[in-house]
Amino acid sequence: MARPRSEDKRQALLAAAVRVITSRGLGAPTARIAQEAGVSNGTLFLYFPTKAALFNELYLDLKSAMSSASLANLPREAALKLQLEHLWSGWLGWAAAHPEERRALELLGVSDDLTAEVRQKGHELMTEVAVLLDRSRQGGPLTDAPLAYVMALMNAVAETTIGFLQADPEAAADHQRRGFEALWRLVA
Amino acid sequence: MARPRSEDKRQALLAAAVRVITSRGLGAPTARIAQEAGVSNGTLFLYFPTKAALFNELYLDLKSAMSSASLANLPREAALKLQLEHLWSGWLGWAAAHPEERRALELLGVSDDLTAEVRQKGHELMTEVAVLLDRSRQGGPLTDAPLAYVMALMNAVAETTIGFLQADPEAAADHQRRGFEALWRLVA
Amino acid sequence: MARPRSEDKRQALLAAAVRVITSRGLGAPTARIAQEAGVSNGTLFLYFPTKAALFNELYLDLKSAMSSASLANLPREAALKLQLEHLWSGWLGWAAAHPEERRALELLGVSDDLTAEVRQKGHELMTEVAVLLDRSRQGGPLTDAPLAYVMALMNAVAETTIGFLQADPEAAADHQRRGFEALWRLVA
Amino acid sequence: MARPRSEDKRQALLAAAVRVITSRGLGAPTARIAQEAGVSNGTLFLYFPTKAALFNELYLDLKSAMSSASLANLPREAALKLQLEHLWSGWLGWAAAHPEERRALELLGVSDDLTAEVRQKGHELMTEVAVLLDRSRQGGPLTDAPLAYVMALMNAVAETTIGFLQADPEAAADHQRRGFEALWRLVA
DNA sequence: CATGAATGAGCGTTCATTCAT
DNA sequence: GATGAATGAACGCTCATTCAT
Repeated sequence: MARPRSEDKRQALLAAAVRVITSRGLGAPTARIAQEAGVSNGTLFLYFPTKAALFNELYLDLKSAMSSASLANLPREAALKLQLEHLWSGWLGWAAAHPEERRALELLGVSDDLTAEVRQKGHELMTEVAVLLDRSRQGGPLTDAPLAYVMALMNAVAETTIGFLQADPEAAADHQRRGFEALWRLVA
Repeated sequence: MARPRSEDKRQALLAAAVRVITSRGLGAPTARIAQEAGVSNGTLFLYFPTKAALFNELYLDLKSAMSSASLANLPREAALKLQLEHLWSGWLGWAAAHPEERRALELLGVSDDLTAEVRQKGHELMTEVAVLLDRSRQGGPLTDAPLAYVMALMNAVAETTIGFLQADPEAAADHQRRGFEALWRLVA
Repeated sequence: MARPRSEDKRQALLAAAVRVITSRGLGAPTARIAQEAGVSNGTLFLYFPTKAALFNELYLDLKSAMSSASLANLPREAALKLQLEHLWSGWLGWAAAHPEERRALELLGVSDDLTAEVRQKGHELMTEVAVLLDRSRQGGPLTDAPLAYVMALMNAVAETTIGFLQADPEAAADHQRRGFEALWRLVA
Repeated sequence: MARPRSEDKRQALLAAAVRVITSRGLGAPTARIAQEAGVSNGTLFLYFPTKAALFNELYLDLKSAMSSASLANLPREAALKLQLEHLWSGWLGWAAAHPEERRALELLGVSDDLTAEVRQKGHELMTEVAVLLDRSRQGGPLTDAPLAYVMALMNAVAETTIGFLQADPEAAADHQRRGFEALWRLVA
């Protein structure tokens, strides 16, 4: 199926989906997403074959944005701890700046209609992060654990921290620091 | 006079809900839950006024089961680390033994129709756990963090570990130990 | 089917039906009627085989009460106009004193589940009224019309008048008099 | 672009509602109305947001048709009695020609889900009729009665007459004349 | 007899998806 | 390509009626 022309509409639909998912959950009608994007309900199905397909694409979109934000300007020559801290800061910064995207990502993550394949691709988007984490844990207490487990742990600590960060923006810096130190204690 | 309302049926409905939610998600039809429980669809609404009410009750039920399993036979005179390890083991043991309940709990936890009040009651079920964790972190690096944050961290590490535990039962003991050590590094 | 014992419960159910129909319409659940009568839902079906049967019986009950009130203490030796006026006053008095019964009667009257047979019996309850009306119209402009038509006209004028009487109790006496004069102009 | 909403289907739905209401009462399923109109059940809700909304619109539709038929070709320069007789004839003629619409109107009139606002609009549709009736009763016995009461009386006589008219079409002309004379005796 | 738990057909309404324009 | 009308399966919930206690 050749991709329809307007990249603008595609993006508008994805952005609308984020807003609608945040406010109404995954059960929100596609018609509402289309409306929010300023196109007709039929048009949504011109850009995405099914609602589930839209969700899958959105998941990758958001995951990719999050990953990019984490890796932007990574000081690849600096000490590992500094690199990891930079990554941490990029990650949490993105989350703090995009609460709706974060919430949508969270909901999509547990959704039934997320394909195994897409979930896999989502992991691949984190490859570079995984590499850095892998290097960081060398010699540490989790050296022998599956890397996926260590990644999942980092993810869990990040999600938890982000939740508190968003609930109490005043103490955001404190939480960010505390979260990183906790992470560092875990791996190093 | 007249048949009394059957506690068995209540429990059958809750148990059926767990199975159906696990396999079909929260969007599963109430009719399917009733069928799975061996009663008519109308009967479900005799025991629970709405689908949401069923979900709310189920959430507390599962949370309570999980909490009980964690606290059973807690050696209250032993060293804190030992107590926490016991709790950890009870928790993960329950999760390993009840994968469907775990999955249902996870889905219910993010559900829109979970009442704030029920969420609150869910936290209260964990009070004793929180107290133990609070004592464990005294003097440690998270002494000054909000207790809720520390609880959330423990929860995140537990959930993550459980996920791997269920995916690879062979290495369950390893994961359980590694998870606990990670937790202990976080708080103590 | 032998009639169950307690005439009290029967009456309680009929009275409850009046109240419930008035406030919730004919679509009101039988369970609500039973509750209002202070018996269990099952018991209602011990006294009336179906909801429709209850409605049919109630219709006759109310029609009969209305007819009795109209005919009470009729001065059978007085002039026809006086007798008719007495009847009119009894009728409207009953309606004014029993607004709920009146409303229920009105709703039942247009209901689908009123049997033709019961409707017929309802007419028979008005036989004595019809006789008086028949004598009153002799020699008047409606002498040649079917008596049923004249009865229906009287009924229509009465219903209309009662409606206004209930809406504006202050002017009740005025309306009652005006209504009677209108009726008399119609028939005599 | 896209097919426009079809006025035909709207009308088909309203007409179908008349037929279905006549045969099954107001409790008739919306699905049946849709089927009778030759559209899918979902389509009904594209044209009317709820079943009640459909009923409200239908009520106004029918009331308006009845009013138009009554006022068509009114000889506004003729004597009042002639004008009223013309109106009477138009009214009863419409009713005789549209027995199903008449029955539907009757049922809708006592329905619970008729809005106060719509009821009010229904009265407004009869304004011109009311004006003519008001002029007719001047100097007569009902000069001092509320006009609404006089209207209601006329309506009651009309409804009653229509009932007999439909039951015995042979004698329709007789009934129509008798009914008008009765009305005239009431007001003039 | 009385109770109220149990039943299951039935209803109004929603919504992902298709298709005529 | 874009639109939005059209579709119909599906859902949560109600309620008259039956029947075990």
